Amino acid sequence: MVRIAPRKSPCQQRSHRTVDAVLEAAAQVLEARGLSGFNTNAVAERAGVSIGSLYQYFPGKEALVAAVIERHQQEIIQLVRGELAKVADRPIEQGLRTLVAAGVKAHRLDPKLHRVLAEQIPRVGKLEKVETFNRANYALFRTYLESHRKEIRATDLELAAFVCVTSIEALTHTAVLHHDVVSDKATAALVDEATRLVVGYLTG
Amino acid sequence: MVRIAPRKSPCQQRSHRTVDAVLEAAAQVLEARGLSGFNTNAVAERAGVSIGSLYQYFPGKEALVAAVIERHQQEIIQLVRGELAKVADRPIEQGLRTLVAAGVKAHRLDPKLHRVLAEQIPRVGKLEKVETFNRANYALFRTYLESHRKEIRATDLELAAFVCVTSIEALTHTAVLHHDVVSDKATAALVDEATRLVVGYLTG
Amino acid sequence: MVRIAPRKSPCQQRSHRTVDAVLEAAAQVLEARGLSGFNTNAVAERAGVSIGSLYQYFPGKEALVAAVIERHQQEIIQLVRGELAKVADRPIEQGLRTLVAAGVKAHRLDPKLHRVLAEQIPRVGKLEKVETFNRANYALFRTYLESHRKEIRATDLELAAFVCVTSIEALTHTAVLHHDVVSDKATAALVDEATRLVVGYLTG
Amino acid sequence: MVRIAPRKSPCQQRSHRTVDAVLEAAAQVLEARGLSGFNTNAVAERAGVSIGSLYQYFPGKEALVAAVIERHQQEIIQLVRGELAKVADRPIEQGLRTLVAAGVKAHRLDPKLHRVLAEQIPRVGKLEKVETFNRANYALFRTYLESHRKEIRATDLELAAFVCVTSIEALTHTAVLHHDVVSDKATAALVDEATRLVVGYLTG
DNA sequence: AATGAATGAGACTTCATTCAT
DNA sequence: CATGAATGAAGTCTCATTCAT
Repeated sequence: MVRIAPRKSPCQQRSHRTVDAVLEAAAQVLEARGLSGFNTNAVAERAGVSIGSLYQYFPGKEALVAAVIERHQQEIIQLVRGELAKVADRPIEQGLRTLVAAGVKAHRLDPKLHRVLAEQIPRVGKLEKVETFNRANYALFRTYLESHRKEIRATDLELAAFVCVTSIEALTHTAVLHHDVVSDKATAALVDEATRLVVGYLTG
Repeated sequence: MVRIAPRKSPCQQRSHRTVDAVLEAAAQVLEARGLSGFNTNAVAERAGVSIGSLYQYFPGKEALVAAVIERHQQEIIQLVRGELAKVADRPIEQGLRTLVAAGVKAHRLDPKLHRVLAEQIPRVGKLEKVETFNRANYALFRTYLESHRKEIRATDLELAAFVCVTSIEALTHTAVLHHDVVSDKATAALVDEATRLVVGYLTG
Repeated sequence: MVRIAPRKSPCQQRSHRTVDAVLEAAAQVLEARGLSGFNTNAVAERAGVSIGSLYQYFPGKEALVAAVIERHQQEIIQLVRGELAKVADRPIEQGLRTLVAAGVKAHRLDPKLHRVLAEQIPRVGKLEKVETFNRANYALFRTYLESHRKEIRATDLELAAFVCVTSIEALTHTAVLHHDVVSDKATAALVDEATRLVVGYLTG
Repeated sequence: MVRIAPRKSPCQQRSHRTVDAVLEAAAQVLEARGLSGFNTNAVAERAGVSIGSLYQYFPGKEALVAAVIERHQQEIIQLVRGELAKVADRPIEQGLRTLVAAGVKAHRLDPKLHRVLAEQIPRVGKLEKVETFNRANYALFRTYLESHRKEIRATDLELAAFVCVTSIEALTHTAVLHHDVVSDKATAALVDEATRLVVGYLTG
């Protein structure tokens, strides 16, 4: 069995630095070489730490990947939650626009890493974190919809949330990571379209 | 550098059988063990072929994966093209509905394999086939839209095609592979929603 | 789980040589460095074979040790069986003397290896071969006793066999391996004593 | 070179506690995981002591094992010496019976540990303690025999002692550790047989 | 004295690929 | 063409030991 839980928590200053360095190095290696090129030796080397130290805090390769995912997802969740809070009481169109924009921002936090995590991490087996994360994201949106039920025509909120989250995620992901949408103008156009897509769907 | 093009074309019957067996075995191993468990020895063994023979027809592991992708994509393209042809002259709503349904069918051709290909194959590097494929799919849809331009309000067909293809793909993929949408009823609901999403977007 | 069964049987000439070389090297390394110094790299190197080849025929370190044990035990069983056959019909005293002498011979087939196998191989877990072997040896003797029941006073043959086999094994083992009984004279004395011990016990 | 002698003698109370804890933990780890699973980190952890402290008192892994052996052997020697003292002046048959019974008791002091020590500790190299121990045991018996010379027919006491000690040790060891002789009845039968074996040998 | 973070040699094993038969 | 034995680079992980704090 492959363990994923961290091995031990650092309780000295020094080790905190080690853990951080390893985690940062892991993210970099993942970005630079993808999952198939990801290996503990490379991580340890880039972290400037002995391979032994790495294993003192992470029981194996998978745990390392899991920790990187965890860290990245926390950042995204924070971001989305923050944006959503700002527009909780505004009309739904503005809320959706904000949400779409947040999706774009999230994909730009660390685009390369995001891409690797999104595309190369098996969503089955030990690394179901990705799933869990999506569910968190999804719940967030579901709650938002419920508090705006009056503005919506759809009856099955469950289904509606699924359609919207999946579409927004796919659009922002593909646009940012595959089509390199970077210019402000192109971004604005994308946000417009995506917003129109879901607003029409929910209210039309 | 890693070569991806098939090494030589089989010109005898026997060779054909070998190539087919290897390809089929490769798909099975990919399904059963994922990309990380995919290895040439296992493929050769399952194909009932010596590892040497495998290398006669495929210059390496990546070429094998590429060939599996190629084969799977051809099947999908065939399917989508066929469905699309049936509704070329019908009103756009019916066309879109058919397209969405085709997306569901495509994901059901070989769900496990599809999932592995979609989730575990790096879309960068040598294996950009996945990209190429998406583009083919996208071009097909773009052409369809052009021939129905009058029914559409959108002006930027490029953008519209991107939004529709990306959304439909994401919805059908997630529904079929992650949420195990199998019942006829659930499938119908999904198709309804997705159709409504894009029809509203294009015509609303 | 640790596998012990050989991985595959060689079916070409070349590979037979490889397997033999590996096995022989394994025995030598075991002799020279003991179980704790026994490692697959050393075995491969001494065998003049790549580490990969070793793993083609043995699934791991333990399987290698098991194979060495197996080989050594076969030799011993052959020897004891042969000696016993010669004296099947003779009076028990002569039989026992022969058996004791066979024990000495067995320990001299390859004393260093025997010592390592006897002293350093855990008798629990995967490597229970040693146990199994002892049982084989024991059964052989038990049968012998039964066919000479009339000459024996003991009623519980089970118990008697246990006492004799255990004592003879311990005496010859300790004498040959720990006390370096090498001279013919010392050996003869030992055989005399051990014979006297068990004969007295069985018939006295 | 590997040192085996304890590094320094604890001269404070606290140190004593540490040493004891480490020693006890070492024995437990040895029991639980065998020699191959025995490692200093595990010992330190189980002892609730830092690895650094362990190395303050023991120069290395081997020293630890040696100390465990030492402790266990002292217990056994005490036991045997005590039993022997009780029957110093009794007829030899009773003395031998007591000795055999003492052997059984010795193997039951801590059967698992005894088994590991007996079976997995190389009797060569640094850890010759086992040898030394046997010699102590043997000397004890030799002395006993000399003081009962009149009751014995054997002329070579050296040889006779070897035969008896080796046989008794082997019988009690195998019975207790391999055949799980635990019931009082079975134990009595074993003691009877072993006593008969050596009494017959020495006096017959 | 005690701590425990850090080290890194070394062991095990896999698998892509070659090449003699 | 087919075979499959052989190769060895590369990766995972453990654990005895040191040393700064």
